[in-house]
Amino acid sequence: MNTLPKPPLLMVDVVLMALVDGALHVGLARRANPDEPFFGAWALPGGFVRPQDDQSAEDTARRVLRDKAGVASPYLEQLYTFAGATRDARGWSASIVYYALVPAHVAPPGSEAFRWEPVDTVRELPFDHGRILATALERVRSKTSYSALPLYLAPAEVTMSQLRTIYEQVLGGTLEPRGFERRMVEMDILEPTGRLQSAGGKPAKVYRQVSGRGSAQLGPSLLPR
Amino acid sequence: MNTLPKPPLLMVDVVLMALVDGALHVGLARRANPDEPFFGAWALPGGFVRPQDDQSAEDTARRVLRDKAGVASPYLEQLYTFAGATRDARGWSASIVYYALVPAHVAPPGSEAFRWEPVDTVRELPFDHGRILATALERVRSKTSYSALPLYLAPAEVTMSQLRTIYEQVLGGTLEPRGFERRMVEMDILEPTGRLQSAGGKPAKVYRQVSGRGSAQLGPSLLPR
DNA sequence: AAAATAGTGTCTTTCAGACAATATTTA
DNA sequence: TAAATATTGTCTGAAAGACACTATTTT
Repeated sequence: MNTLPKPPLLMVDVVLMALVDGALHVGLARRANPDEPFFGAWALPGGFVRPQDDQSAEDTARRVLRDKAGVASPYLEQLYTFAGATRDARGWSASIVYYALVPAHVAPPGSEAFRWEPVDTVRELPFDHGRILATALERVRSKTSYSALPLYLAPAEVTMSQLRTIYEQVLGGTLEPRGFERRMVEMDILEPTGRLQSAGGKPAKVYRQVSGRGSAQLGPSLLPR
Repeated sequence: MNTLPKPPLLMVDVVLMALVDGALHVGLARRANPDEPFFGAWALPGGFVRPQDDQSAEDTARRVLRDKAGVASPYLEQLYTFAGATRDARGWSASIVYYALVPAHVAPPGSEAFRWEPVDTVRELPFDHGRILATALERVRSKTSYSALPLYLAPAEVTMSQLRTIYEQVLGGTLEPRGFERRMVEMDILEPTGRLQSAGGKPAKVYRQVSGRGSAQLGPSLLPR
């Protein structure tokens, strides 16, 4: 008898990140299908591409986020595609992985099916999700070091020191207030609201995000300026 | 009657680049299968993942390069995955795209089935290969501006001005000899052979590539140094 | 007034760009 | 010797880092 060659599996997984209680967390979904591997375990939210429902892989990512995390319209960017014969016991598989950032006030609460875990103390994850998370962290930290990416983790209005704290949480270190302010101004991503906001000392200027500038960045360095 | 839902197609395409006659070229393969779209047209070399033959997507990329371009062991890096319902007339498809760099002396000659085309004057390509090529160029130029990536386009031994010319060809512009030399030294990717090599004027120092350092890079700029 | 927090001034060092000057070949 | 090519010296301005100082609030 002749076994039919199985086609490779095609899925999308999403590394969803937000600042919860001020620290960077990743969103995990409980695997809910008894017929699939790791039933009941906490894993990155993911799902198979549905050619009928999804026009693109990004559509799949948005559907997964909506269904498994209850998140509506996050910042979404393709990270990498993890593929091979051994990463999923069901056979050859490819997972197109996206990462997503949402501001704290939009982060959904935990539930039976969804929870937030601090990125630095996540326990063992199923499949190759540990490696995927590490890759996502690397990317987010790298982009944070030369762009305005962390704005997607921030509310629409922030003070300089709030934003600096967000950068520090993502990077894991402290930043010079003076230099930080200079670079933010240089990237042209914030405009003053004119209002002030106090947090127990001198009130801070409140800035509004200039819309859609979260990926503004500083120029590279080898090219002549 | 009930149409069976077709699974999505999974393929790998490769943007192969080399310096031919000193200018950056991309390798194109003639589409050889009469049963497939764009039969006879010149396109990026690609092929379906073969779960039986390939352990990983990178394996598929290497197989494609070997079979369609006759290239053995190039620098290979995943670029992006292009996926969606409309990019291939046969149905929902995902192409995991890699880009590859080879030094000029390893670049295979043209044939009935393979040819080199200058990256800036490539005619219309089938599928979304035009967009894929543009994305690859963007990535290579971006990495070139802060890393030693172009070493993979160079022979094992080079002079400073040869290497500078390579960078200039990739970036499309001229670079200051002084600053260029400083940055190369800083990246610690070359060691002197002690030999000299003349090209009609003062002989240049010949350097040897420090193995496996083609992706050495300068640090980012937002982080404290 | 003291503590807390925010924001600014500015000195110093480092780095990038520019380009002149020097060096060593071939024609 | 002139032309070609390579390499180095160094001046200048801009940017980054460090940090002290000023400002404005709450307690």
